[in-house]
Amino acid sequence: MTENLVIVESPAKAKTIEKFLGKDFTVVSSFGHIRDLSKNKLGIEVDKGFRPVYEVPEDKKKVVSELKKLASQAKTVWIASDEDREGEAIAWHLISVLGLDPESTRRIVFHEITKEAIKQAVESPRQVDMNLVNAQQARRILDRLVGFEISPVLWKKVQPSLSAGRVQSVAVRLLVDREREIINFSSDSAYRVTGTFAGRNQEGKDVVLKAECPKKFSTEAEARAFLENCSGASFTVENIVVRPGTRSPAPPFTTSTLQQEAYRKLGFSVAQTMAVAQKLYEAGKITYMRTDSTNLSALALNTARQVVTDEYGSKYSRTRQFKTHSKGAQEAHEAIRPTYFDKKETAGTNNEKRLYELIWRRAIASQMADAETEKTTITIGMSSSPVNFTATGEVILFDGFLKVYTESYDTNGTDDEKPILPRVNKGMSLTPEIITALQRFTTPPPRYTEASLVKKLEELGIGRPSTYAPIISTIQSRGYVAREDRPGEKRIVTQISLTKGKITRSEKSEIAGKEKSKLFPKDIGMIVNDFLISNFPDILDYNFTAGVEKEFDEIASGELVWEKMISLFYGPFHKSVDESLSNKARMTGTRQLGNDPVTGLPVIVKMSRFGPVVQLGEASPDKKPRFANLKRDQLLETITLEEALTLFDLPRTVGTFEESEMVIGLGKFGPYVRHSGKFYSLKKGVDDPYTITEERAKEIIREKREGDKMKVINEFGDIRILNGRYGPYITHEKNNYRIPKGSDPLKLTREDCLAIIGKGNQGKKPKAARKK
DNA sequence: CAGTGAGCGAGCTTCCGCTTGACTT
Repeated sequence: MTENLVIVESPAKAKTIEKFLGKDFTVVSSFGHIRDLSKNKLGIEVDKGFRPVYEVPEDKKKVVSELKKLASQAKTVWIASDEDREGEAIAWHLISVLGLDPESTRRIVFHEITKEAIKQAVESPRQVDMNLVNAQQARRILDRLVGFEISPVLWKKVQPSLSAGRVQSVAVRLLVDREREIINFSSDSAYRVTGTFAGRNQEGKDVVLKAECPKKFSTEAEARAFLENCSGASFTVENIVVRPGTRSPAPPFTTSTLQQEAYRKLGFSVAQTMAVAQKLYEAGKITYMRTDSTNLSALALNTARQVVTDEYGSKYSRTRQFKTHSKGAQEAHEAIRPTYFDKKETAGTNNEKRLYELIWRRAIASQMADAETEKTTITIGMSSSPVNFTATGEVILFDGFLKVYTESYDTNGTDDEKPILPRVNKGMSLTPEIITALQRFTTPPPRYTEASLVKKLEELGIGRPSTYAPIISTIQSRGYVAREDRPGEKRIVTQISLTKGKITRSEKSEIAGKEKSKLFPKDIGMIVNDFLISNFPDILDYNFTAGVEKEFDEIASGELVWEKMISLFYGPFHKSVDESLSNKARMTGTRQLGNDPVTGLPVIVKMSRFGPVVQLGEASPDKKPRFANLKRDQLLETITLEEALTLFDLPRTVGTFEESEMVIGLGKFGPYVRHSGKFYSLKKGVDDPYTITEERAKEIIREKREGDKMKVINEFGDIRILNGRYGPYITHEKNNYRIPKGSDPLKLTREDCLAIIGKGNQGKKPKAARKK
């Protein structure tokens, strides 16, 4: 019989705590929530004061029955779920599901997993805080009402299987709003003037100085006039300002900042970051990875100080505690940090190593001294104009935390690197070697990446560390948004240069609008977004969550009764649901683009059952209109008549090959060439079906034939050895068999194959039988 | 492997937040 049973949320945590508590304590895990509103029904009795109907989900029944057994055998049950709203609710559900006595069950909390903190927690047990539990219930019920009442409206008015929710719908709105800003953005250009100056300083040394003119010239003529003015002018160093500065390290990682930096520095998606972090956590290498706190335990601060001092010297050490300032933070955990600071590296996969090192560096740097810098600004005056040139440079006098870690930022192509400036003197005269005016276009606001969307959501207090990755995945799996690349477009910029008194003009080309792994809203996301904004403006408001969070806090502190809060919300909300069902027609995003100049038929774009289409002509009983799908990078909202009409260019004949026509088409699996009854896929990213040439089409057919030839390694009648995607394999009577490691597929005989087939069958059958 | 695009109606979809495996490939 167990004396004491301690229940925590995570099994990895249970393992660690058990070590600290000793023999009299058994520590087990609930694996998060053990009970929830019923899965397929609303699970709320609205007319009975919003009474929630809870169920133990199928995949939690085993855990629950084990916990029940253990709890019945224990003398005292301690519930050590997290110290936040959700943790308190877990504690309450545990007491109720396991049939525990609320009086004698001990609720304990610890903020950090250290012996001291755990001992302290055990010494000060309390009871479950029902106000906090009610705040969680209100949160849960509100989310269920919003999600389960609005989603069915979308099924009726837009498309089946869509979804809406307090969090996901606002996330989509952020992307749609941003996309429209980009659509409506009109790029402007101005000329930015830079110069390279030479001179000799007091020490007699020749120096070269690059400087920029703070004034921008809006037209080419103005820029040219300025350069003409520069020609023949004399330049002198007018002023030198040296300003000391400091830079401080960023706080240790939270879930959100870890996702951002892992994306920027390692190129991880948010899901990938969480999966790798989970592995590190389970192996006991890092603290818990779903946290909104930048707090470090006293123990962590001490060991970090030790490591910094040992590794870099005491001059580099500075112990800091960071305040968490993110909205709605509940701080049930520590910041993300290495469990043992003295381990700079870790074993594991390459990605585990890289993420661990990032976490180590960030946490260690947070306990290091400020960097000391010296910023120098040199002003260069010219005789013929009041306009100046300035050169700024930065020298790092003491690197401090920069020795281990520099935070990255989302930049929009502008590099702000500060060079080290040469020594110059006030009054020194300078000769311009070259002065250049380069046309610079303004750029639209940037599209979100997965990580920058998480950052924005966190700023708005929307979503929790445990849900950032799932939110990003949900809005993509619903088809609202997609992570895509864009090649960008070439544009011509003008450059005028002044060298040796002569002005030359040249044109350069640059790529604008190139995107890599950005989140793009899709048509269905925009349609749903517009529908929701017009029908449920309050819920789509960026501040909706912040508002209800305030009310949840009031419930938690006992100032507000949860049923009252929900009831006040539900009245007008449910009315909007009814109105949206009765009043509004289906949303299809239809746009009339005009008429086809050839046939005179109307051209419209709209959302069809299978995605966005362009339609040529009206549907009538005797005539079906023509349809074509929009391309991946086109939007219903922005496509033009001309662009839409070219979509009807497929299928088209590009020429003949071996006396048969080659037809380019767009099928279920992408663009193809059809030739004497066979299909040949075009190469993704290489071939454009609208412009592909006859020659290239022939090449694709030949390549495919060549590849097919390579496919067959050997043939023994009904047994064939083929080259597949995963390497060579044997095929026989529609079954495929792996070739054992170490054997050369070229040398296999028919007998060898038969042997493999015999073995393969035995190994396969039980596997196939398991499948239902 | 190589497109669908209508309408009817049954039965399904759906939220957010806390946790990991159990499944394929």
